[in-house]
Amino acid sequence: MADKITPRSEDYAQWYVDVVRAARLAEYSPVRGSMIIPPNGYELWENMRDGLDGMFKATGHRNAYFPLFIPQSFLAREAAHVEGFAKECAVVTHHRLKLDEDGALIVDPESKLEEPLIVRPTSETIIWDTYSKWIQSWRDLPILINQWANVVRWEMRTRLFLRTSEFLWQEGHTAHATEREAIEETRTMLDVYATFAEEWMAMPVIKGVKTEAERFAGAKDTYCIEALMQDGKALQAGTSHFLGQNFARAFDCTFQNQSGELEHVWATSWGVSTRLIGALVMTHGDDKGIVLPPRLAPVQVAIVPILGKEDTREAVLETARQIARDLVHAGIRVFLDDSDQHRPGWKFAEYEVQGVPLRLAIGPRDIENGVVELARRDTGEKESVAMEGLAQVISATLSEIQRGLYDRAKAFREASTRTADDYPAFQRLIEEEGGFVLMHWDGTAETEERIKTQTMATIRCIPLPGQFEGTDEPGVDPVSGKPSEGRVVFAKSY
RNA sequence: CGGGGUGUAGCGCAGCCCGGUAGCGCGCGUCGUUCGGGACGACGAGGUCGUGGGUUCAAAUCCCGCCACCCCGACCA
Repeated sequence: MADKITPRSEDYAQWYVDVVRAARLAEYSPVRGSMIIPPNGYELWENMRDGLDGMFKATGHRNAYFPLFIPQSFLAREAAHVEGFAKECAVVTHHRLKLDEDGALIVDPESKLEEPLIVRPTSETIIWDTYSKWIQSWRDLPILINQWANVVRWEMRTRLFLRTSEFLWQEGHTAHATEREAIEETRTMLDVYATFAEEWMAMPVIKGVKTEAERFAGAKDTYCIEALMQDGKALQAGTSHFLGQNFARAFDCTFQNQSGELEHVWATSWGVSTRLIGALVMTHGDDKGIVLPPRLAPVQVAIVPILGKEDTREAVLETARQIARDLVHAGIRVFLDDSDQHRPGWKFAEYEVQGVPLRLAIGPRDIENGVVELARRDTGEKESVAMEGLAQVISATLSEIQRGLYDRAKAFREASTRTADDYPAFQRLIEEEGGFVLMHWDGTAETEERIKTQTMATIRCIPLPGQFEGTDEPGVDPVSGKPSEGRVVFAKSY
């Protein structure tokens, strides 16, 4: 564990890893590219999960579970899907080990599976195989199912939370009778993600559509939310796919409509993952550690009693316990650190690294004055607050921090979003400033590819109307000189 | 898969060029003093130096092979 955090200015990538590990959100596992998520990280994920799950249920979805193993042949059914995922699959080929003559443990060649099994990289195939059995009539539709699961994608390069070979996520898979209803579902879930990102994570996002090159393998349209990290690189925070009838065709999933005709089912899928934890860290973190938005923080207030001399200890502890009880009654997530292991200064630093929104210190001096010291993680401000009515002050401050973090991140994003009218200016902005760059694009994959090769920047999304002032007005693509329907969002990305 | 780097105590590292009893910081254990911004003292535990071979009286150190991991690209939630 790092005891000091590398300043972000020196090397953001290193800062990120240091801060994730120092806050004990994750550590490296013995297996390449996968991570162990200790309680600090997992409790954060649980809070995210609860928030999202509530929103899924509120939009009519139910949870279910499908198998980890997918027969290889399933993956092959949808052409684009295979192409997208074939290169990054963990494959199970045997079901038994044995000891060889030298006593070494080896894979038993006798136990070879007839058909290899893929560890799911995503579950469209197994789910659509199932749906084809569940659906006969229009009366069976829609099916609105979500699953919380782990998936494996054997990425070439990995990074804690942002791209691990195994990750936790939710994947929604819905089946609809009409194209229109499926598209509506796709958009609804995109809105759910955007709302979650902004209202829970305090992370502003751009809603948009992916270009063909960036589209999900097997999708007709991929909608996404894109966030901007503090080093000026973009991060895809969530996606919602309109799958058309692609998977229904591949898995022969039809229903009889009200006129008695057979039709293929319309599909969507959507997901967010533990990547959101990485997004949270990179959006709000500073040189002291991570900064958690109160709405998601597993601990919202850390109470540090300052025990002082022998004769004051009991009084301080008793007061601290009483405050903790009051705050819990007020619905605030509190941790009273009454451990003898460390001195107050150590605890202060520790809760700052961990991003706890508020720290409450109470010592003999405070008790005499009927106050406590309240310190904000986001601004670093400290103030004395009367014990009388403390819970209300804390609740209000937590809300203020939640809002403040969002405003700060939004201001950063706005300051980092620039417009380019010609290609040299675009190149300079991408190279020197980073951030989002809005520029006209002719809509062709050739131009997109050319820009990517020359600048490393990709089209993060074609923003939905209303995301930016004037981006949907037509113009000219400065790279190709061809007409453009509107500006799109370019950035270097994770 | 290309380019770079690193493997030495739980973690972070020095030692390697120039071979000769394996070290530092943090952490850990015991005791004491401490406790309002990462405490201090004393004593202590902990290492087949990634791995296989070679050179040598002698290898963490020199030579060859292998493996693993990290970073920068291509691929991606």
